[in-house]
Amino acid sequence: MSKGIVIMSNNSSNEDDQFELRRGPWTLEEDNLLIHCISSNGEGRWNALAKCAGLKRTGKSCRLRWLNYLKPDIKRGNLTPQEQLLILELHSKWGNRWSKIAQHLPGRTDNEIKNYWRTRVQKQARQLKADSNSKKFVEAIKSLWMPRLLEKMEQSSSIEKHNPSLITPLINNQEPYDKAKTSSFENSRIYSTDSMNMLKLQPNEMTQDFTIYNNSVQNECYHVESLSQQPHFSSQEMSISECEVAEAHWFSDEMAAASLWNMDEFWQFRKLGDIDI
DNA sequence: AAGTAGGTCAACCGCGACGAG
DNA sequence: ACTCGTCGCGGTTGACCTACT
Repeated sequence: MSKGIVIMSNNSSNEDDQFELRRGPWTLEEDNLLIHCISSNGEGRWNALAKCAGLKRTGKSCRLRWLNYLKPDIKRGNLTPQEQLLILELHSKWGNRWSKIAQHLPGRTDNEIKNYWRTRVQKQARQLKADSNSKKFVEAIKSLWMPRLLEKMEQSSSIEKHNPSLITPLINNQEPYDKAKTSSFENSRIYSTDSMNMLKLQPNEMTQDFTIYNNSVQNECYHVESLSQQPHFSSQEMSISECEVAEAHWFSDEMAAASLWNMDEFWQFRKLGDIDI
C-alpha cells in the first residue's frame, strides 16, 4: 500500500461526475478543514461531513482521522503502567476487542491499543516462542508481567510522593511526533468549541492529567490495587531466583523507574519452560 | 557517512452490523 | 424480505524513525 498521496477517479466520462479521492497522510490544511467542520456540525454522518468540509476524502477516512488523531481528548505518549496493566487484563478477558478495551482507557484509541499489543506484547510472545493468544502466554503475563507492573506502579507512586518533581518530566515525555502534527493538534484547540468539551491539556498539565486518570481508573473501571489481590497476580508465586533475576535487571537503571515500556530485559532472562504456571 | 534492520504508528482495507426506504 | 448507504471494528500495510553495524 502506498502512503503517498494517491488520486483516485472513477471511470465516468462525465466531467461533472469526476471525483478525486485523496489518500495517504493528511495535510495540516485538511486537518483544519475537518476540525472546523466538526466544530460547526458535530461528529457523525461522516460522508456528509467530508463533503461539507470540502475534503477529497472518504467519510471513513475522516472519521478515522478525527477519532485516532484530531479529537482533542486524545492522549499522546507512552502508555502508563496502569494503562498497560488494564490492557493486559482486559485482553485476557475479551481478546482482540480493541474498541471495547479502549472504552476503559480514556483518551486512548483502539488503534493505539492494537498497535501496542501487536508491537510490544506480541514481540514478547515471539521472544518466548509462544503464541500471544495461547493460554501459556496469558498465564505468563498474569503471573510475571502484571506483578511487575504493579510493583512499578507502587514504586513510582512512592517516588512521586517523596519527590513529585521527578515524576513530572517522565509524564511530560509525550512529545508530539512532528511539527505538522503539533500544529494540527494545537489548531484543534483553537477550533474546539464548548460542544466538544474535551480535555485541553497543555504539556505542563500532564501531571494533573495523570492524576485525574488514575482516579478515573480506580473509581470507574478497575481498582488497580484490587488486581494485586487476585491470586494469579501475586509476585509471591515467583521463585526466589526468578525474583532476583528480574529485580537485578528491572531496577538496575533509572529508566526502570520511569517506564515499564520495555519488557525486553525482563523476558530476556526467562524462557517459557522455566516458568511455573 | 552510509547501509541495514527492526520498531512504531497513521492510515487503508474488507467485512459485518444496522437502520432507512 | 431486500437493497443501499453508513458506520464501526479488526487486520494489515508501509513510510518514517532510530539504533546498530
